[in-house]
Amino acid sequence: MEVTTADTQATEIREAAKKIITVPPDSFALCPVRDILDRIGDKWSLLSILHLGSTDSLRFNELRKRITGISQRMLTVTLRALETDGLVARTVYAEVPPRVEYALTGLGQSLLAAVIELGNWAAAHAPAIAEARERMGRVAA
Amino acid sequence: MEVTTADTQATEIREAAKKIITVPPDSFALCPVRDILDRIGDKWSLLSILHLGSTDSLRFNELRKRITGISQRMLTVTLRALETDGLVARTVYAEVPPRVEYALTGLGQSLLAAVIELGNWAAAHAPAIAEARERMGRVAA
DNA sequence: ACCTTTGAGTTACCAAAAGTAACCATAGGC
DNA sequence: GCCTATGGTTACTTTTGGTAACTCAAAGGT
Repeated sequence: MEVTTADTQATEIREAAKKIITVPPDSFALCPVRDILDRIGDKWSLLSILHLGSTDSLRFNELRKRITGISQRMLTVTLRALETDGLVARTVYAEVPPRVEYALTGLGQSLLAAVIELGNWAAAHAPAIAEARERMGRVAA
Repeated sequence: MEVTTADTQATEIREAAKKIITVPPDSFALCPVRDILDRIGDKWSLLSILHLGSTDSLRFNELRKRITGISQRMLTVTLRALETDGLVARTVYAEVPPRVEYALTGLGQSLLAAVIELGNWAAAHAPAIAEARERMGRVAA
């Protein structure tokens, strides 16, 4: 990695960050990024998107089993929110017992790519974070 | 865009998602992605990272002004968490009144790129989401 | 001398969100 | 006629987030 390239990249990244957090003053509401992060920026949404992205579609209880630790209520709430935002499609089959399938929409798929980046980062830097936590833990103790 | 390329990409993305959510069974704890998303996957953390990423460093109150709507308490809590995870560096200058500067660490910078992707996605798809919400709003009402 | 201001927090208190657990509808099988 | 399975909902509790008041320590005004 040449230094100049790295520097240029760093500046670009900073500019990108600036652009995102800049509120368009003529916008009727607050900046869309802020609004959207409010909605999808929570662990259950991100995890749901990742799990739905890893297959074609999943039934409610199957998804619940896969997202370890999520409660039934939180799963319904999360899926409903994702549905109203157009990220997840909910298909009900009129059978008994009922069968409901959830899948990412096109919009959801496009988000998936970004979430995967986040996931990859987490996987890659988990050791560094664990180390930082331990360092800090010592200080706090 | 050729169809085959798109298809290949879609498959790759799915595989990537699968990899991320897969818990290494020999891992002592739960999957790192799960754990890390728990921490950084909330709106205040993501917004803090974006704002800190847009400059060299920011003082506490300056950051507070920029992250519209965050409370003093939540900002301290969020920054502390980011600090213990090694994403943010906190520098205290022994002055009166006190001066405290926050900046992304190298680790934080590396996360910034992924968060920006998320932000870009939000900016790009805000209209689509708004439309979806309206469609759903009608149904619910 | 005393009061105010300033920055970066705490602390105490209250509202909102998330977690827990029990309940529901329906049909098929035993 | 009772139990199971599925995909929820409802009532209740606990945890989290938001609001507002207080703190510390020095400088500056009066």
